[in-house]
Amino acid sequence: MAIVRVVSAHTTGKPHTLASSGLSIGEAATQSGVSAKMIRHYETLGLLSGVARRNNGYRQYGPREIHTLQFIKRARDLGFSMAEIAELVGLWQNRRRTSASVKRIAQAHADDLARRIEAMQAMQQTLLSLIRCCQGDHRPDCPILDDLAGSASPIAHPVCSTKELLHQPRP
Amino acid sequence: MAIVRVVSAHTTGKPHTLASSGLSIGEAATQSGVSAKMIRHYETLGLLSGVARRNNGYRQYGPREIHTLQFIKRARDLGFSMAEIAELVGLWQNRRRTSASVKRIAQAHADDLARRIEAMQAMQQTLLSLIRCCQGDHRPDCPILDDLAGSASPIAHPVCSTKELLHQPRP
DNA sequence: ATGAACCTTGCCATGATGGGAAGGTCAAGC
DNA sequence: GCTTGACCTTCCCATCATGGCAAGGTTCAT
Repeated sequence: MAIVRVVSAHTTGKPHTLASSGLSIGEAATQSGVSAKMIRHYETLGLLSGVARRNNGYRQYGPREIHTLQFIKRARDLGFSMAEIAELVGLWQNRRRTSASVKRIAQAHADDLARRIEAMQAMQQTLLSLIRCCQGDHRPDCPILDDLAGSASPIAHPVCSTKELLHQPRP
Repeated sequence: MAIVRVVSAHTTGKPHTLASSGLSIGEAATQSGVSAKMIRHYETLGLLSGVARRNNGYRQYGPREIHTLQFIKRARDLGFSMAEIAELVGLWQNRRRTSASVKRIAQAHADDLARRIEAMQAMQQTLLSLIRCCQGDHRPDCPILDDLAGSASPIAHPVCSTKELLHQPRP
């Protein structure tokens, strides 16, 4: 229940300037699990509105930003695209949202996952069949190559393009 | 058994120049299922050695190249990376290969698929649990957002980075 | 002669992420 | 005071397989 909020400053215990004036990007990174690189990137995507700066130009994060970063992290871990996460963050911060709109996004993503899992399982089945048939010895004869070369009765039918399902993680 | 080899020239039945002097890239594309763009790309990757040209500079493909393209297509459909496919093509054309080396590549890819499928299934399970809990109505209260915000007992533990398993399809 | 349907090369975009360069800032230790 | 090291800043480039588009050449049919 209690959010784990280690107050020690970053890796070392050295607060850079004024003690509790907000977290630096490195500290925000350790506390959110999002890399500094990505925190800056998310800012350009508009996911963190109006990040404060210190006099020296360093970014400065408060509890609110940290929480948003943790939200993004969790959503990424569930495989949502940044576009979807942008929507989700918007809904999260909108008191007049409907749970239906959130559910719709989640369901679409779940459907997408299901489709990709299915496609990958089909590949896997074919592969495992071929691997099972292959002696794996010093001789050149290989049913795997035979299948790829089309010189064997194909074990499975290539249905869907790899690009769609493996390489284009989200539409 | 018989390889489907439609001999009609490309979409229309119009052989461009000399009747049977080899296929143009567009014809090679239709017969292999690989786009012309990708055929050129594979050539730069060194997968098609020494493609002949006509007097006008057009590429010209014989049965050998078409077969290689079909091989590549099939391997892509099984989810192999281009690096793996380069290896496989090399082995295919090497009479002194061992089936063990082919099997090793296939097994590594199968293992990779298994890892990714597992990770995606974990995401899917978490998502489906959350979706099940969400009313999906006009009210703002939403267990999905609660979970993402960390303000609920998390349903699953985010173990592996999305990047590794969803966005970086192959190593 | 014009247009259609091909072909050529070359550049740019995708999506999420990392790597690295070149340079600014700040505190601690000599 | 000066150096060192650990931060921070911005900007550019790379990944991977693929598509899109542009500018221009070729060939053939109307």
